[in-house]
Amino acid sequence: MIKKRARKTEDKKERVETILKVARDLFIKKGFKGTTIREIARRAKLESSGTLYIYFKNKDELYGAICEKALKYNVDMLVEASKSSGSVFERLLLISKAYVRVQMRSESELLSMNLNDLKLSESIFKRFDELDKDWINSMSSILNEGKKNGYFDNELDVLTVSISIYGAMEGFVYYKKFGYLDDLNVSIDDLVEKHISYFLNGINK
Amino acid sequence: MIKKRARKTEDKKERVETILKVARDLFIKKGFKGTTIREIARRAKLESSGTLYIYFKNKDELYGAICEKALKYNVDMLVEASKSSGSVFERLLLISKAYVRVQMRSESELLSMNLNDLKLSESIFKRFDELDKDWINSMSSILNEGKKNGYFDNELDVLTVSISIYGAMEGFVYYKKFGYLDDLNVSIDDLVEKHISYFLNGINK
Amino acid sequence: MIKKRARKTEDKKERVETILKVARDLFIKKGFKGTTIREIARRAKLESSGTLYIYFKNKDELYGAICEKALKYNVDMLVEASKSSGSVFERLLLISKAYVRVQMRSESELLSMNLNDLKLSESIFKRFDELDKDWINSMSSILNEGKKNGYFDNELDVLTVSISIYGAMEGFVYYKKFGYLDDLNVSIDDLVEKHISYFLNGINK
Amino acid sequence: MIKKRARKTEDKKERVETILKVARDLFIKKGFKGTTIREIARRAKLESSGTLYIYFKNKDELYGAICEKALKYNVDMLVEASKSSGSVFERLLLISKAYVRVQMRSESELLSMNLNDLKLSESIFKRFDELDKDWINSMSSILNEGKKNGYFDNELDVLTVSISIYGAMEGFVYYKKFGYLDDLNVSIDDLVEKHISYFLNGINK
DNA sequence: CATGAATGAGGTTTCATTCAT
DNA sequence: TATGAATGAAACCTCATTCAT
Repeated sequence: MIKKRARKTEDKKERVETILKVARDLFIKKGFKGTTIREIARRAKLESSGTLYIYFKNKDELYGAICEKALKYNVDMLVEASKSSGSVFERLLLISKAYVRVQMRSESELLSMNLNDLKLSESIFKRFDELDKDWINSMSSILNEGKKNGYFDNELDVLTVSISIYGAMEGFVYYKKFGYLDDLNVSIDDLVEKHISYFLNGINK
Repeated sequence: MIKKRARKTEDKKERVETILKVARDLFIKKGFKGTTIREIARRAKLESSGTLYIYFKNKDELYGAICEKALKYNVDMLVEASKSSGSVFERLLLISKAYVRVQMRSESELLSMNLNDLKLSESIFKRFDELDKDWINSMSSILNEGKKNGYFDNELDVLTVSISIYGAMEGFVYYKKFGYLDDLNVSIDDLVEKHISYFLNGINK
Repeated sequence: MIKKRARKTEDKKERVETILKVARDLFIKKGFKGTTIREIARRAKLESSGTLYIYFKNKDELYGAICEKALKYNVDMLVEASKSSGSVFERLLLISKAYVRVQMRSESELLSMNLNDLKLSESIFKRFDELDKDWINSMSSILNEGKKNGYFDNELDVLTVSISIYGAMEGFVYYKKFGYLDDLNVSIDDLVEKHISYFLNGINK
Repeated sequence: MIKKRARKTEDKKERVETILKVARDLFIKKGFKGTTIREIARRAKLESSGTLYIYFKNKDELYGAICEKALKYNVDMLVEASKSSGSVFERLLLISKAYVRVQMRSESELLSMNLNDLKLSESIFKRFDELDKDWINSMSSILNEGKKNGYFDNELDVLTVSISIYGAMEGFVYYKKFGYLDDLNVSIDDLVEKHISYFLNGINK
């Protein structure tokens, strides 16, 4: 017996999106090996797991497609955040929040998983690595401007400070994701703002 | 006779340790599902994967045993770091470094992996959650002492600052593990020290 | 109107022919199980594999249709070759070559494949078996005539000789198909002629 | 539940042999794709098809192992047949019969199947091709000796004759395998002897 | 008629676990 | 205790076939 069939082009796109979303959630929650095609199919309301193979060649490529999406979002956010204007504090806050937003979309994790065995085009990993450096450069340039304008000491190690800030953001996100912040009744936005504020205060001349 | 028995017990302990170590490495690298009993056995120089079942009831319990070890190490480090004396800066640095050391021993990850399907005694997760709070409390008490001694403003939100610092540490460890720090030629110890130093500077009265 | 209909029928016939040809080639090259409906459809320039089911009830029947065609060609060639006239040598050569021509059209293989699981009407296999006997009879009657005319010894076992000749033809075809003859720079026509010539020489009184 | 286990080394070898035999028969009968691991396992009295993978890495390698065996048998028979002595007729008969015996062991077919998709070491196919040429050379040298001794005309095309004889043998085997000879009450040995005898007679000076 | 997305049965393969030795 | 062959459940994936459009 054959039931429910998507027919219009609309449906097809929708289905792909549903699968991507469902799969993303599962991959994040259970890892690549821990996630089964059957469960993805079931949650995406596919009658049969064979259906999934209409849309994605195999599990590896499905994973890859999700990574691509994550990468794109990451790039977009960086580009937008880089266009910011305002005071050094405002700009640092903005880029930090953008970074937090990206990391909160847990797909980012997918890219840092151990994927050695995956037959994905290596390029995606390279692109991801480079992107990370772009974020750091973007923040560094804000800090350098601050230096020029006399806000920071000339001796300030801009690179280390950038990593220091991003590292902190990374950690906040981690805490948020695992529910610690909720347990402790601390909002992540508050945390970010206070942190940046204290930190800037600490590196100000 | 007695010696022989003692010898055997020794061997057994050694074997268990080898298995735990090998399994830990694999679980960290490949995840729970991605790691096979066969590979653990092979790397632990067991002739057969059947042998592993003499020492551990099943894969879940092996995983649990590793988590227990991680937990114990974590507790030990906290206890030791809590005994510290010296200036507020010195004590904050010390506890932060201890935290970093714990997180660097990647087993910690094992405890934050998604193990919903694992039939591990829940208790271990509870104990882990509580331990996290103990770390925060331990740092908070240092900060509170600083407050009392007039180093920090009375308005300072001690809890948020604690999380802020630990979050940053978490992030640094993450960066270290994925090789970013190496790529950028930044040492983690340096990063920690500078970060704590700037941050304290920022929250000082 | 009528023209249009005729046109369509023409198209249909064409399509059926294309499918049969494409499918035949694939079945020969990859076997029944090794050939997919999708590939047949793709090579036959059908938009979809569903379309194929308009023309053939299922894979089995498509296979059956190809066998039928092979059978018909086989019968036709036998009928034509049987009408031959000339010397015994000429007639033997002619029928042998006809047999070779039939076997070279690889469809014949399709009929000797193991199709136990195929739900083809048994009749086709029976008809094929009988046809084989017809070929033998046809050659036997030529040989018998030779006997009557005093070319061969009365003791000559006509049946065995027939099989002997056909068997040799079968083998030549096999060698040709797998490229051995090409490797050795031997033409199949030459081989057939020389073989028949030597063999006749051997059985002549 | 776990049942019946082979334990001794004897058993293991036996099991491999059983699997090879059963698989060979099925591959010959149904082709590579048409044969399922499950059926091989069932016929080899394995409780589970997983068991087969203890002995063979996968379907391809199982197929390869069978081909290797066929190749070895083929080589052995050729070597033995080449050592023959006696009259030209006797030696031709002997080598022809050896060839028939090899081809009757149907594994030979396995090597001429379309295996493009198989991930087997190409070498086996090359070795098989060369072996074929060795058979031809071996027969050619007998014929050449006959020439030297004045049995055959100097003009005799030794290569073509060799192929002619082998081709015939190939055909006889084919007829035998598909039951035609049985239907016609003709023994293959008889057929071979008569054929060689007639043929030699035909090419004698 | 034609399409092609959907289905589901069935194939290959892996792997945790058991248990006879 | 130690072994490792055996098991079977379950994973991924393919493909003949159907049927809404």
